[in-house]
Amino acid sequence: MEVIDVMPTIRTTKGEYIVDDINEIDVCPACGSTKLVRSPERGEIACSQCGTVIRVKTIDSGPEWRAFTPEERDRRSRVGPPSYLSISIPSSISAGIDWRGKDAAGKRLSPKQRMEVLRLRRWHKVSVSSALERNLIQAMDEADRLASNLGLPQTVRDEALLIYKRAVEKGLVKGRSISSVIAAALYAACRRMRIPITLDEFAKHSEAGDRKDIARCYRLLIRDASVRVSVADPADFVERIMNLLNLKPEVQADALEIIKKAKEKGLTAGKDPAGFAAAAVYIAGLLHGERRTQKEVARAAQVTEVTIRNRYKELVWELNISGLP
DNA sequence: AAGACGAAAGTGGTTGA
DNA sequence: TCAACAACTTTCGTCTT
Repeated sequence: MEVIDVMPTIRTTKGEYIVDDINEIDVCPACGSTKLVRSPERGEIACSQCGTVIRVKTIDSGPEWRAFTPEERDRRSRVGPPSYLSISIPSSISAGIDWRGKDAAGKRLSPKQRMEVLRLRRWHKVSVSSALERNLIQAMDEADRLASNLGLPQTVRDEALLIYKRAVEKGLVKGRSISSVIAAALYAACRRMRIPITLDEFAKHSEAGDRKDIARCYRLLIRDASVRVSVADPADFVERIMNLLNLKPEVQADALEIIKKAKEKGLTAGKDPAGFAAAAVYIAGLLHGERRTQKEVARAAQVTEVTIRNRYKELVWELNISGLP
């Protein structure tokens, strides 16, 4: 794990810093911005510019959230299928691929949208009475909790909040659990910002816990709240897989090229993007003599070896790829 | 012995009647 | 709501390195 000492903060994982005293922090240790969103009750500060999260070292408040995170983080970093977002990224390549940053996020909130979010967040500080406001505050808390567990940047939470508010206004939340809808809103926000993450990861960490439920709410948001998202792109998954397998940048370029050609041929329609990305990385690896076993790639992409084999066969056949060992 | 391959059966989601 | 369907997973036997 990459640990960089930047007194008085300690960088732990990507986009996260641990500090002794949260009150001493007034600039973001990652980007230097002074636009910090404070959440003292959580012992956490988030940078509204780059999404970096700054936490206090001591664990003494917010029991459910705190008890959950370190354990979960520990578990995920040692055993079981890897969760891309929780793992550290090799320092050699981390500089250029910060998906939490503004470039990878694709787009920023407009000033008007940002004002809206700040206004919503201010409700935390004043006493409120309307059902709508209480609902939104609860949603906000769950969004923050979930986003923290998944390591999602501030911009995604804010976007999700706006999506959620639209859903409430359209009456879509009635009869559904807040946690399912907010999880769906976060997922939609991720998709809009092209952050490659699967619904399963949300299901694992959401209070709702039910993948089906979240998926249903997600479809509802797309259809009835007219949230526009792009189709999941295999290319977005390539980077995640590459990072886990420690492959050379040339391999990534080739994998992306393969995916590009596959898309042009219309091979990707209806297929799991992670499976395609996995096969492309596998093939590109072989072409560069950077062999990784199907098992390794499958693990990194969270698909099975069989799926990789199927995509592999299709790609090699349809794109006439030669030069394989 | 480990990896690759492929067949067969099972699972969960989508679609259309 | 139900059945058909495509994609994916699991499991397992066999071949290859």
